[in-house]
Formats: sequence, structure tokens, C-alpha cells
Amino acid sequence: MVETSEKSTSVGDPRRRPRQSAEQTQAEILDAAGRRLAEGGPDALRLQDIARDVGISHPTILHHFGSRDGLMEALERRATSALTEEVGRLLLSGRGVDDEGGVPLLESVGRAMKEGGLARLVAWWVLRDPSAHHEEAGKITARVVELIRVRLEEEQDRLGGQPPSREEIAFTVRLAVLAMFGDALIGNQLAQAAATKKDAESERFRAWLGQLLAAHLRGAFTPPAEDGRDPSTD
Amino acid sequence: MVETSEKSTSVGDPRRRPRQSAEQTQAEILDAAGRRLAEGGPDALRLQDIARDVGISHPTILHHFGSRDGLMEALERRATSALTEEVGRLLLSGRGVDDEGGVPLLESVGRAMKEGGLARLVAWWVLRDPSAHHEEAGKITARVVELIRVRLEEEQDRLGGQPPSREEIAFTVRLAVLAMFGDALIGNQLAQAAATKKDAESERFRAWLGQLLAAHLRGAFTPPAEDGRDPSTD
DNA sequence: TCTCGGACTGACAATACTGTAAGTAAAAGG
DNA sequence: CCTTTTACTTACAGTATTGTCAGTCCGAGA
Repeated sequence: MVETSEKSTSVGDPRRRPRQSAEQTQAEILDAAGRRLAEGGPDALRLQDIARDVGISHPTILHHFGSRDGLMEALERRATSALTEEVGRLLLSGRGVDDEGGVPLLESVGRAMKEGGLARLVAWWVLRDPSAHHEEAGKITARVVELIRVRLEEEQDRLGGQPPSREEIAFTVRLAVLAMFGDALIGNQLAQAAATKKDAESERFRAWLGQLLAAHLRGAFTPPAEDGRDPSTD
Repeated sequence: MVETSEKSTSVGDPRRRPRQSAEQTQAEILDAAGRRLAEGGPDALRLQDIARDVGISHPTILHHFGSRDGLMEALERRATSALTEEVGRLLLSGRGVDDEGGVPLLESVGRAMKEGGLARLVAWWVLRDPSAHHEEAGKITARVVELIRVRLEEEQDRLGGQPPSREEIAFTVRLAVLAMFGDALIGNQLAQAAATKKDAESERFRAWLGQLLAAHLRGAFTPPAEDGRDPSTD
């Protein structure tokens, strides 16, 4: 109570955050917000909490993002563009559908949905406004469908047989995305394993799904292997 | 402004709702809440709004359900028990997996998820508390798995061959549930049809999935028919 | 060195929502 | 007919949260 007559935040106040670049702070805010969203629900996404996590005051967030919605939009933009990039990279590097039954792509999407918190983010977004639609979602899937189609046609040249129709591929991709999305959100609710083994069950499910979808797209059913893995590739 | 000196809510006040049975009012509240939840998001689930829809004051809701959370729980209980009953009925009536490739069961779950708003409700629950888990979800799926297993064994006696393992069936059911759940939430985002045809695309997807899953469980892949329907049954 | 933009802050305004309290009236039951 | 219960209401308390405002301090450029 020594200086109550004067302002307490004078020159050398240690509580004041040293000035950073706008990008640095924005990134930190988005990180903290993402963490909050992944752990708690949308209710856990409070400006004050995020600000405390980062070590700033909550008006700073408003300064950078304009509003709470602005923050949400930025969060979504960052998440989807990260996914888009990764999917694009996987597809172009040729590890999309082939070896091990399309698992790499499923893995990537599944991880983004679950660990990356994309599923929760999208779900929250959709819950808030059911009529809103995401440009990106349609674009990414359309791109995946097209690239798979091309790849399958090449393969059919080698293996012979009938390539599946575009709608067939589209439905398959849709199924994969829905499964990964749903698994991220309610996979644990459906798993029948003990609490500690639920993640393992989820992974086995993912592998199983990869085989199922790849087999389906090839137009021939391969019975599930006992240990789920075929080391003959490579 | 005639009677401001006296209480305005005297004997014959027409604004006062005629006294109803508790069950009647509770049902109306749940209906209204369900509608709100289906249209808007969780943010749209405000006591005042629901009260206005029903034509009561908001403390009446608290009187009946104790708290906002109490209302949510009641809503969830009603939705899941309705689904449980319908699934049970379908399975016992024998229209679970067979004719037309398991479509009736998929239809039922899909409808509950989408039109019934179950998907949104569950998503909201899970978002709010990721660690919470639903007793019912596990129970229903386990029951479906078991009944399908029995049914498939009967069928295999007729048709010969190897019945799929329990895990195989469990994964298939899991896939179905996840797909219906995801489709209810983000199906429209993924659909590539024009806005007016998205529901039709969703239905075709559902039928397609039914055939895929049934074929998979039978252990033999049947190539997708051109018009998607086989009239040879019945 | 002076000035200006902008990162950042504390204090406050505005709003909105859940839940409580106290009371009214209608049904239920003796 | 009188009492008790309970469906229902108005008014209000309490609280939490977003957003505004005026101002501080730092760095960059004239």
C-alpha cells in the first residue's frame, strides 16, 4: 500500500509482458485456445482463461482477433489449412491409397481429427450453426476423390478389371472421413475394451477400416488377416 | 396503466397458463428443448427461450427439472431410450441385417441421429465433457453386435462358410454407428451435390453403406449394382 | 531526438443467463 | 369446507463474460 496515490504500473513493472511480435503472440493465443478446446468443451474457451494461459490480459486477444468469433475463425482456418497441406503432401507423395491399404491417409486425417482437435472444432462449429458450411471440407474431399480416381485408373491398367465409378469413390472417401470424425468424438463411448486399451482399439479399428476400404475400392474383398498386417509390400 | 396500484396477476388473468399435469408440461418442455437443440446449437438452449416456446415462465422449467443440467439429462435419457427401444424392436422383429442389406437398422439409427437430433445432443455432451461416457451407447452397440452374431451363425448354417469373428462384427457395427453419427453432423458439409439434393445424396450414401456392410459381413464382396437395389428378395 | 503506430494493460460498461424467494391459485384429499 | 400439495408466476439476486476506453510503454522511422 505504499504507492496507492500513484499508478502501480509504472516503468519497470515485472508483470507487464515484454513486447512481442504480433505473429508470435497470435500463435501463442491460438495454441492455448486449441489446447483449451481439446480438453474442455466450447464452454472452456473463455477469453480470460486463454489470456491467463498465455500470460496476457484478455483485451489483448480482442486487440489481435477483434472478437471471440474472430478468434474461433482464425483457429479453424489454421486447423483446416494444416490438414489440407498434410493431405496434399501425402497424396502427391504417392502414399495415399496403396501400400497397407490406404492407412497413411487415414492415419493423417484421423490424427488431425483426434489429437489435432479438428473434430471437436468442426463439431462445435456445426453445432453452433447447422446451416453454415465449410468451403474447405468439400474442396479437400473432392481433391482426394479425384486423386484416388486417377491413381486407381493407373493401377487398373496394370492389374486389369473395372475401375470403380466416381460416386463409388466419393462415397468411400465420405465414409472414411465420417468414420474418423466420429471416432475422434465418440470412439471412446463405443469402444468395448477396458479404459486403458481404448486407444489401442481405436487404432486397430483404423487399420481394419483402411483394409476394408482399400479392398472395396479394388473391387475385390480380401478376408481380414489374423494379425491385421501384410508385410509382403515393399 | 389502469391497475398499476394493484397486482396485475389477479384471479382471471388470461396470461396464466391453466394448470396441467406434470408429465404433460414436462413433455412439452422436452419437445421444445429438442427442437431448439436441433435448430440452433447448444447456445440456443436457453431456459427463457424454451419457456417462451411452451408458453410458461422459465422458473417453471427449473421447478420441473431442477436445473439446466437436469433438463439436458432428461433430454438425453428420453432420446437414447427411444432409440434403444426402436433398435430392440427392429432386431427382434428380424429386420436387422437381412433383406436389402441391413438397411432398416441403418435407417432407424440414421433417422434418430439426424431428424431426432440425437447426434447433436450426443455431440454437445461429448464436447462439454470429453471424459464423460454414456452407459447406453456401449450397451446398445454390444447388444446389436450380439444379435447380429447369432443371426449370422444361423445364416451360415444355411449358406455354409465361415462366420466373421466377434471383433469383425463389432468393428462393422462401430463403423455403421460412426458413419450415421458423422453424417448427421457434417454430412451436408461433405456432400458434393447441389444444396437441394444433399438429402438425397445422404440417403443414397446410407443405402450404399448398408450394402457394403452387409456384403462385408457375409464375407463376400458383391459389386455395386447400377441402380443400387435388388428386388429378388421377398 | 522526436513522433507515431501498435502491443499491451486495468478499470469499467453492458448484457445476459441461471437460479432463488415469496407468493398465488388450482387440484387433491380428508 | 378446510388443509396440503404443487404447478406456476413475478421480481430479483448473483455472477460470469464479452467488449470498450483511455492510457502506458516500446520500437521504428523521419
